[in-house]
Amino acid sequence: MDLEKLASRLIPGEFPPLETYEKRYPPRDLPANAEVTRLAPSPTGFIHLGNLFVAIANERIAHQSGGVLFLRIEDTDLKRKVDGAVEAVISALEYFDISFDEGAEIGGDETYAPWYQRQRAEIYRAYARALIKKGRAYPCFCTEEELAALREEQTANKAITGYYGKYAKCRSLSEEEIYAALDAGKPYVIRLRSMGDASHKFTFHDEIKGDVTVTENDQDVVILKSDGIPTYHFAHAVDDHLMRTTLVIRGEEWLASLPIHLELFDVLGFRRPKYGHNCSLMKMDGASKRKLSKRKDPELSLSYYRQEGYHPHAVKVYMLTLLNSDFEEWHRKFPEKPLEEFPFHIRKMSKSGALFDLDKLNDISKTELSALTAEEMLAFLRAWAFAYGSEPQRAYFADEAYLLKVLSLCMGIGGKKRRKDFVTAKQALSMIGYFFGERVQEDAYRVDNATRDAVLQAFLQTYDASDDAQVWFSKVKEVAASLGFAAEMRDYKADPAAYKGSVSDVAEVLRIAVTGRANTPDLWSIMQIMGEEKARARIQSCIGA
RNA sequence: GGCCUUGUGGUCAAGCGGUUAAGACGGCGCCCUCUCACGGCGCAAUCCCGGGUUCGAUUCCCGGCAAGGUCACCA
Repeated sequence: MDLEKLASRLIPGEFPPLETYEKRYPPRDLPANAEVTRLAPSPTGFIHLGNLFVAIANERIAHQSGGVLFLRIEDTDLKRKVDGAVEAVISALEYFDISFDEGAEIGGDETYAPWYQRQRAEIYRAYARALIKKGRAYPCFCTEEELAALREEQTANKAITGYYGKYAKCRSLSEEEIYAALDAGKPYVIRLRSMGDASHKFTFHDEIKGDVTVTENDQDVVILKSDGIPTYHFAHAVDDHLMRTTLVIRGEEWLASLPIHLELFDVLGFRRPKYGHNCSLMKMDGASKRKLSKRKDPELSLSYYRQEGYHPHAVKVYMLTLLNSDFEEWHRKFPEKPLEEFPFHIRKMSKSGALFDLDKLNDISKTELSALTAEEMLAFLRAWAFAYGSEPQRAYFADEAYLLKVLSLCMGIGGKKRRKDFVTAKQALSMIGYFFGERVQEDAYRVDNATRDAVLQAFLQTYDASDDAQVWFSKVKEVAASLGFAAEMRDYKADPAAYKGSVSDVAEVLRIAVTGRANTPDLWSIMQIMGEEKARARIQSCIGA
């Protein structure tokens, strides 16, 4: 059979010799141990935690080694394309401080462009044509129906499904048959003529999983679809070779198709990159683990964390603690060191899938938020408020000096005594709401109205905004004593029956009157910040209510 | 179902032939305290099961079991 002629017929057009591509995309001039990694999402616009997880690993390894991280868009499937997706991916990752050195819409070095696979169609076709010439690829005219029937037959016979060996009908089509089909205008795909034997196993070293046993590929996989666009497998081999990727870190779901990729690299004469397959983030669903799902789990989406007001740094810290088991200890030891200084190691990545633990994230968030400087906190809250907050919340930022005082009290900002009760910007802003606007009754009094009024009235008479905390509290104690409450907790605990309650009950009444809440930071400080006028007005308004 | 991978407290996990089997989150209790938060102290809770190998297995081997992944002209 004249393969040269067949190749030109199957993939018409003028193509430069393959060396041209090798020259156009030369090996990168990088230090010996530098790794070139990439992120290769399809443009669905949906970017999730799992993507971030892999992105952080790729980013750390590339940049830590003095290498390159690039962004390639796998848009070979038109059905997946969504407008604005690429920008969405970049912006979502940027929020978490993942920056690319080059790639789609990135700018940077364009040597290895284009970064959209659809724009590289000619390259794939050139390599596919070369494969046909070598007899390592052939046209397949099977229809979807025929393929489905094949599958059914195989399933019924308990044979392995797929297009391989004796089931690969078009593999042995004669020259006449091929040209007849072509002349009849039948659509066709180009398949790899696999030389593998599925009964042969070999061990492959995965950078994350260690040595894994894999079976040789014997599937005549499609490399060019009937529209002339490559499948993922083929594009992966061609692109990662030409873009000079050295390390492919990707989801575990790709491990099963690794043999295909390996055969493709080999038959194309490419040097294989290193691979690291990492497990997906799981979630507890009833009694069993399952992959985080786009439909069921809003927390899977990266935009969820932005909207909720999680600090990006906190999310990154959490991802890192899952990514490298000794990160947590390191970060605890050097909380002020930039994350980039952590010696990230691919070997320390877990082999098994981790459950996403919201409690842990929340704990980390609290700690990270409490470590922000006043300026950082202000900037963070403001950014959130103006993007996702309410109108009244935005108004908090009108008087920054006042806001700062509130934050310093409620979050310990600027002081040594940190408070860690806020997980997100959303929560923080809603928790300081009582300093602004009208009083909102959020918690109920636990004493009867008469007692409440008595406490409030007595306090108002003795209240003096110039009192310091000590004096202020001793006055509260006096009010307590005069109304039958124990002034000292010690006394109350010794003999609860002798009193109506304790100072704590009295303080609670005041606290609810001033803030609407039973639990707040130090009440004296709150009243100081709020100012006498407002504090008095609020207490007054509660009497007889 | 075939193939691959993984199996240490509820979760993330160190440990990889002899350990009181780290640590963190969560839970519970106590202390501090006008409430909350912070902080301090403490408690409960783990080596999937069964066989080997060995003086000795969480660690090694085999077999189960369970969980996850994958079997497209989707990535």
